[in-house]
Amino acid sequence: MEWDRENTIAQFVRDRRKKANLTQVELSDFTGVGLRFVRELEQGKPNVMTDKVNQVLLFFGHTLTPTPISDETRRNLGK
Amino acid sequence: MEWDRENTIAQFVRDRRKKANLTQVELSDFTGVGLRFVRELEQGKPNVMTDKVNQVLLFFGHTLTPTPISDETRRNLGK
DNA sequence: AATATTTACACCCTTTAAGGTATAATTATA
DNA sequence: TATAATTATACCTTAAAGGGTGTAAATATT
Repeated sequence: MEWDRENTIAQFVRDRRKKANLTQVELSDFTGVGLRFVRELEQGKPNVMTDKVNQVLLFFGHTLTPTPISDETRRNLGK
Repeated sequence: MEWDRENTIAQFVRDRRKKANLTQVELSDFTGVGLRFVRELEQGKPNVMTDKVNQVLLFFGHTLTPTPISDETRRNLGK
């Protein structure tokens, strides 16, 4: 599978991190995941482990949950 | 980390599979993920790979997306 | 434009997820 | 309650994710 910077999770993390005015290094420190992982996540690595993702999302008050595809599509359409 | 049968994803998959009247074996066949994985997923294995999870969720018209914790909590409160 | 900061890429190593299969336990059905 | 079907547990193997670090590219700052 290919990397997709525009995938929902990648976008979400990049966006939130920017809004929080953090560098990847800082996010790595705060969340406890490796710097490499933060980068791979933000660049849309297709296959990542849920607990690592959640470790990051939790920092932003979120978690991974099953969402209807229509919703996700809608979210992406909203750019 | 511990296994948690009550976690959102595990509950979701068990629930949907039951409603669709499928066995784990059938879900495994239809989605293409291993039978072992279906079981681990339904029993709340804490650390799974997103693309495998999505392979299953897609079958039910869903995907993993970052969701506000409040939402997820609310969902769980609703039992 | 020059310098500093941030992000991206490449290497190797260790850990572990996922799959297959075989067996045991649980649940449903006759 | 037997018997069949479904689900759970245990073993091993293979593939790849995640981490550390060093370097290059890109972005921001002065």
